[in-house]
Amino acid sequence: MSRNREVADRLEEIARMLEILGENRFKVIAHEKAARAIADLPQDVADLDAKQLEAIDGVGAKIAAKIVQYANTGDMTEHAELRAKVPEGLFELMNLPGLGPKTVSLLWKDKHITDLAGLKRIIDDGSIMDLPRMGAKTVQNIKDAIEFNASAGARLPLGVAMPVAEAIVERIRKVEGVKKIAFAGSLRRGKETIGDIDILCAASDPDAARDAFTRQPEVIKVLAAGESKSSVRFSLSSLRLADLGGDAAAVQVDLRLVPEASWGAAMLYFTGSKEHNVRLRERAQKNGWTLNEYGLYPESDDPTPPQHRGAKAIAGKTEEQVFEQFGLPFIPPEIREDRDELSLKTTPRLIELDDIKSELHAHTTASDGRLSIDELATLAHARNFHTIAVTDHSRSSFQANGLDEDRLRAHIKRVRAARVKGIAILTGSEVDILPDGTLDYDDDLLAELDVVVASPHASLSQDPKKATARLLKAIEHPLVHILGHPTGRLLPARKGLEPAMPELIAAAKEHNVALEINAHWKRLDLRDTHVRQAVEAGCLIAIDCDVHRAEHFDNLRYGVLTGRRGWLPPEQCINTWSKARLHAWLKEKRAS
DNA sequence: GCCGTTTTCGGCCCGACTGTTTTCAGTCG
Repeated sequence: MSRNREVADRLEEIARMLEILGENRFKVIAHEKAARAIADLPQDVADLDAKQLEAIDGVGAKIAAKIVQYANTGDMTEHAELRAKVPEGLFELMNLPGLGPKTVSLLWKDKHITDLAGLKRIIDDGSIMDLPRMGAKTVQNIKDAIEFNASAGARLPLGVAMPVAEAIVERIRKVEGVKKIAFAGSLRRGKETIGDIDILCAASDPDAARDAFTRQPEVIKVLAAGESKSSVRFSLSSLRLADLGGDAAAVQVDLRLVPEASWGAAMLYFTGSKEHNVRLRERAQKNGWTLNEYGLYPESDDPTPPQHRGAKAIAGKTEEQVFEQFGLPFIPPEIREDRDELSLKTTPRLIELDDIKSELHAHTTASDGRLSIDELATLAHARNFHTIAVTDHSRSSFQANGLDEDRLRAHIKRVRAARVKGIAILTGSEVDILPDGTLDYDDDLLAELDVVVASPHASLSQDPKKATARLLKAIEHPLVHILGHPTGRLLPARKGLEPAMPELIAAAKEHNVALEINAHWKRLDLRDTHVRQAVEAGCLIAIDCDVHRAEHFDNLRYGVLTGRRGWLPPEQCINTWSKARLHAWLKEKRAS
């Protein structure tokens, strides 16, 4: 199994420890950058030699040697040496918002604080105030941070953050003088989880917008309220907490007030990713320009920022304008991750919500769904889909009221008899892939179905080798069309299977099986990086909602965002195909 | 520690806000 995550974690920890020790900050950045590069690598880092490692952007001779050592021995000398010097508890202190390396280092050196308990102790006895630059407000902020961290901490799933952001945007949009407002950040990029919500606003009366923002009833604490940036802690307690998949009770929301003329530069800047922005700035420098959130300006020796000395921007009103100055096409937000997008010559045609014309993974009351066959088909038709597949659970998913063979045969008859004008209703099953890779029904029954989605549901912590063999066996099965939620992960808690993804992708391509992006925001499985690998390999992708209730159709946009993050073009997604093409493809697996 | 169409040294993205200070350090994104 890929050891990329382990290696990346160690490099990341080295960076944190160097930071606490006050080492050269560029050395810190170098380790962070290398960690990210390794985490994003499609192939297993342990399979690469030093030369191949050094070919990775951000990895030089020294870091390559550390990785090779780790791959061979399971140790990383520098990491171990630093860990001997730096107490482990300092990591949790660094994670507190507002506490950085300087303060943590000071706490450690001056007050011998090595963990959260120690920090709480010197806050309580007041001795923390002995430290330089430590006043009553700073101490209160640290106390708040500790409390916030305990109650929330975790990142918010995309499907929870998106409706919250949209609600805030619509609320502030109504404020007098607001001209433009939109969310940016990782939310706009469609990341599977969100650290905080960034909202941009251009207004003729910025004070009114800021006040409306900071005075929302859900605001627990105003963290900052300056000229251009306000930041609040926003309560989520009005949401169904059970749906949050954790105990995230609040989220940080930032409002950035920007001049209308800088809208494009600001959207670019606050959409990120950070790494994408750094690349753009480097490119600006090479061209003799400087890029900030106000615009793209000619470089100057004047230390005053260009926007303050009235310099005329080369570009900045729209994102398109800025990209154009760089000789770049418009880069869709979802792929701004510094993963080769700045080499693009034209804007790639990525999949869009309107491209989707079918739903091939849906449940009815026959198993654990809430909808009848007719209701399901009617809802699908209302979305302008030409096809809906009824794929209830198979017998081993007893917790989901899976159908045994007799019930499935009866169900097939009902599905075939169902008629909703304007939409084709297909018979199918979401058949369990048992731990050994065999399917939950016999082949003669599977052959009667129009659509077979094979998914893992149980034994989701089996070891990677077994998981790979299990899923490969399902992909190689001649009657399987779609591999459903391939890893079975659940955000944020359940890791799911960790199969060798390149092997699955190669097999799926060979056997003409589509890999599913399950659009539910708790799944998003395949995940973005896997989608990218599958797309590059020429593998087919399905984006399905795994519908159990009417509102699950609304999750489609999260699946599409994940597809876009994986650079998925519409033609590679079977749900975009015409009815004739899709049905012909489904039948291919029934012909032989 | 990494990198190079100014290439083996000398750079390395840029600005806002807070809380502490009396001009700025630390943190964040």
